[in-house]
Amino acid sequence: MSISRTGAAVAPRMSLGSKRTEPRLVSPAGAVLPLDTIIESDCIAALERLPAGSVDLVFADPPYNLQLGGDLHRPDNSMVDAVDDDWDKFASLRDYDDFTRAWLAAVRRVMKPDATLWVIGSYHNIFRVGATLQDLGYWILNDVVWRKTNPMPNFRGKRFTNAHETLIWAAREQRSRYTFNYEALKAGNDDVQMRSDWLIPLCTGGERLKDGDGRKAHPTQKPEALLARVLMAASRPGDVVLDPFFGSGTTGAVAKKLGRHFVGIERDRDYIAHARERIALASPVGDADMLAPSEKRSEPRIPFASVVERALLQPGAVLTDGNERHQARVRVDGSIMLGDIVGSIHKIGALAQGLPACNGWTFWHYKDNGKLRLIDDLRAVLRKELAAAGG
Amino acid sequence: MSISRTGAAVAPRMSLGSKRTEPRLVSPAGAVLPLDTIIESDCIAALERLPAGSVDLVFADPPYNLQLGGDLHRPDNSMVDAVDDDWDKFASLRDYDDFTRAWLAAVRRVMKPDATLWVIGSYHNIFRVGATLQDLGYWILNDVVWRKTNPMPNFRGKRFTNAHETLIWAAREQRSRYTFNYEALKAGNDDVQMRSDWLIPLCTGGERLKDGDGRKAHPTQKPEALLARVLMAASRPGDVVLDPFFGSGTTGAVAKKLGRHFVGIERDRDYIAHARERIALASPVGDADMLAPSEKRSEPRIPFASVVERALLQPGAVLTDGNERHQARVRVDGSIMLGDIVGSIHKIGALAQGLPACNGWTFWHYKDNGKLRLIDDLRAVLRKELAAAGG
DNA sequence: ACTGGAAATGAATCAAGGT
DNA sequence: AACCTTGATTCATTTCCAG
Repeated sequence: MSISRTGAAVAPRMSLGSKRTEPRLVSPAGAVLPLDTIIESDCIAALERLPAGSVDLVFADPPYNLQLGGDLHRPDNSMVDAVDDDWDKFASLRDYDDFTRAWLAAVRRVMKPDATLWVIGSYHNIFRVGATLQDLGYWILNDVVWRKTNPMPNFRGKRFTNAHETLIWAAREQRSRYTFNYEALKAGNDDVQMRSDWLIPLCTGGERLKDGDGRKAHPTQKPEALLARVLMAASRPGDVVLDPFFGSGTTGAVAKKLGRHFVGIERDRDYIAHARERIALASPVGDADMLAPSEKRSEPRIPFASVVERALLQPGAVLTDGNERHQARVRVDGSIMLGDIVGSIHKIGALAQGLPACNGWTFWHYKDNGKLRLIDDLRAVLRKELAAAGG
Repeated sequence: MSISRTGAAVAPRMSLGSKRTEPRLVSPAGAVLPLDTIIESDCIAALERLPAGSVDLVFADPPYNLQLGGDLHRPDNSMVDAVDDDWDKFASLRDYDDFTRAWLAAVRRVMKPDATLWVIGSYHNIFRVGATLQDLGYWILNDVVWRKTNPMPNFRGKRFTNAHETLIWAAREQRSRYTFNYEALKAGNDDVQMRSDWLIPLCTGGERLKDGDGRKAHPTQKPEALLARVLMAASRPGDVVLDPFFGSGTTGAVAKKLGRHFVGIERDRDYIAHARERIALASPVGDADMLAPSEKRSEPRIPFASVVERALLQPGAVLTDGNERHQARVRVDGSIMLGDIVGSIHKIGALAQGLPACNGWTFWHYKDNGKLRLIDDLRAVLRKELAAAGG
């Protein structure tokens, strides 16, 4: 085992308003870092046994505290297999905050001075996590958005499709000289800087671990592409990556593939068994192999509403088909109106032609200085503008 | 001035660990809501003068420069005298939290029970805002990511390009029955649900307000397309939209264009002057037909018993599912019978399929000249009649 | 073996109205 | 306030199964 640079143990600052006793500041003399190992233990107890200032990178996927109500059914009446595990349940926001403060403080002690931390979460918990880590003296470098290509829809039509999760990237302290592989990321991103919004599919298919009955082995397994992006960005070969909520072991599998060491902490024996097997099967690969396939390039969907929002067409503007036989008017919400019937450009286009379906973008025209132009031309204008941002 | 529905003032919950006195819960008797007006005042002082339960929607773009001490509401100056950088940082975090709690609580008092709040921020402040609003009893509905097509690059190459900002959308309380124009958003988005990640350019070019010297009039002017998306999603024509940090007046300009009322609060006279001029130039969408949010027509409720009463189906008639696997018979009272079990079309439909619920209208069929038809078609017949009668 | 359609599924704070 | 009834609601992708 080699630890290139061990920082002094630094006292975690009192968090604002906290009255709890802080975790022990010194680790047992002679504590060692068990490399490429999963520690079966409660997260905080295990952290307190690890040597101070010993890891280069932390990736943490803590419980989200979802607070789900009753069952949720799809429109076809099938039931959504929700996260109903005990480990995600907390009695109150305050309990969740106490838990968050405890593990973040314990993790911080174990980090080298120049180490960074990644935490992933959703709106249920990420604000509490972010505020707490600021309180503890971490220094936020970026928040990063994992945009899902294939999120679960909102079945009731009561909210926006919850299509992303948030990662916080933070240094141990403001003056940390952290690792950021700027050039490598840029080279793997068509030679432009890597942005803070990442488009990556959910973990499904062969990558998703299954138990004996074909059910998912872990409810919230993260895609390897996500971890690969994280490790490629903020660690170097040979670094030690700590994951205090190891779960199905994605961090360990990707660390092994990319030539990093891992230390995992996990309480659940079933998860550990799956993770061990999975990591044993993983074989080291070149960096480029992991980076390349992650980003999915496809034509972004442009809402017709954006054409109106961006004032390329005014509300009330007249749309016609190529022969000007049908005439509809543009509404502020991006629907159009034919007679007194309101609907999308596609639905109304189909209706006008008496067809079951229609691509409104290539059916409807607008007048530009007396000349008839396809609204698809306006989409092209927006696409060009948006292209740099990726899907 | 018309306020369609005024809710009772509800005491904000004590925030976790807060020792501050809460803002007054009752507004001055006879307080009025000055519609389509900018109030020149400190944010919190102005909010406390507005009537409780009076606005439908709030959009807030709070300051997040922690060094702007003047922008912060300091209830307690006892612990300044900072020497240590860290101490200073924590003192300012605490001040920022106090300020955030104060304005969020004051806003909450002014909201109608079913109103929602939007707050925009970056990683510097959004975690503190999000945690605080949860503490105050707001119920988060979504976090929304504004992806910028043209963000400022990271010049030093030390971080990811900060290419997004985060909006939090929250209801005043968990059980609020808030406005969400689901159908309108879907119609303007190629007939698929609107996601939580929005791709919108920065405010530049002609839209960007300039002062006499050609410099930008406001440092963080938000694009109108962003506000348009927000107002179209979560408000209705005629609603009152409050912006407690009015700035350059984007909220007011878009509200006017989209037929919503606004109330703005702003302290800076220059900003107010720019905003007034800008809003005066904005022209509302004149045609109400272009403005009303698309809806799936909310149709009158028809009891199945009416179908029998009107003899569209005879008592004893046979109903089947689409595959004719299940068979039930119509009873005089509008219930149906499967085997010897009697119940509503919904209950029996669910029972037949072994499902927890079922919409009987779209499950059961009848035979019309040997052809299977949905009983929903019969409902449509009655609805059409009802509409003709002016029902 | 190949193909086309049906079925399954993913961190979800997912109803409204009347009695 | 609690309970019951009615009936509105899904996208991208993979896997399964029938032909």
